[in-house]
Amino acid sequence: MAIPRWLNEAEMNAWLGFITTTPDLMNAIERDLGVFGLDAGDYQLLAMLSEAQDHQLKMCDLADTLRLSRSGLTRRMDGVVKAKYVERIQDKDDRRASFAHLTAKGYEFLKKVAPLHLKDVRSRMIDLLNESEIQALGSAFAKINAHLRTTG
Amino acid sequence: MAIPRWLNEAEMNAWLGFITTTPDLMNAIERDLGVFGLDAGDYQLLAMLSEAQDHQLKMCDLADTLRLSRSGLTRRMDGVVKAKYVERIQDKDDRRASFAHLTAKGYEFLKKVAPLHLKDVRSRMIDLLNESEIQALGSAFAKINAHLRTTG
DNA sequence: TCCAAATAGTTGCGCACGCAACTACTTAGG
DNA sequence: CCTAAGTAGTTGCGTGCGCAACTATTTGGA
Repeated sequence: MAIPRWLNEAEMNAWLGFITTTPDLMNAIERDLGVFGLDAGDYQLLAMLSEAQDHQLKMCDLADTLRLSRSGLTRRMDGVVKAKYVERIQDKDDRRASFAHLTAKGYEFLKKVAPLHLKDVRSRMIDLLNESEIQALGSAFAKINAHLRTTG
Repeated sequence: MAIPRWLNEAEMNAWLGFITTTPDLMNAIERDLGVFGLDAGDYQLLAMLSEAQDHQLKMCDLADTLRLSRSGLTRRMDGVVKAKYVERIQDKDDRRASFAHLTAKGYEFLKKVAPLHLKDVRSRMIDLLNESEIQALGSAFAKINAHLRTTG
């Protein structure tokens, strides 16, 4: 096991910037959403459903896209179901399964919140960056993600 | 409140890549560290102390750099103190304050683990990227961080 | 000098999460 | 068929975290 090369200055900036700034950025965006009584997890859940066919997704698929465990999704659903933003619907074909379905109330709510959330994402990240940085972030995370898919 | 511009394709790639890949990447690196009985928080704590003057930092400064609340740091300290990697030292000048001090055992342990952690960071992120992507990540997070410092 | 305000650290509490175990149902192989 | 293995979702439990409240100490005016 050879000692790997240490990080040079640019690599260190990239790595340290990433791990120190990411939590701060996420917390800031989470606080922005808090005004509407939502946290980032709730928002992501509603956003995923709004983009899905018929505004609904199988629970297991939703859990995967949200990077949540099955139990984590069950509990998170409890919150948005209680708020009447989402309802659970039994799958007619597979009685084990159920769908998370965005209600009309949930959709109206999301249509109100989404532009404000987008504004926060722009002001806190996207609009601060030039075109080549945007491009580089996209390709960098695509590469990292692809590597994670092959190695676990 | 005008509706802000929606994200174009490159912006969407950057944003979605960031929010979906980051948790997966962090989880993977966390699993890598788990082999040594450490989680990412413990590692960061030891790493910060190893780079500090006299291998020690005031608790409140350490909490800030680790992005932890005071109570969060208190609890995290409990773990590494029990493992004898860190010890609490009373500040002689300010009897409210105390230092977290990396023990010899903790330093030896970190010297063993750091190269392996670095190898994981390289293979999961840094070595996947070309020079301009590294550069862009560094400058992008520096800009985001600077903006967070001014706006909160 | 003295007391109010600020600061360092800890503790009680609640929340979100993952893991493991469980129930209920579906699917595959004999 | 019928049973074993697999899959969907929920629940119990433990963990790590932040917030608020608390103690102890320091600091900054009147």
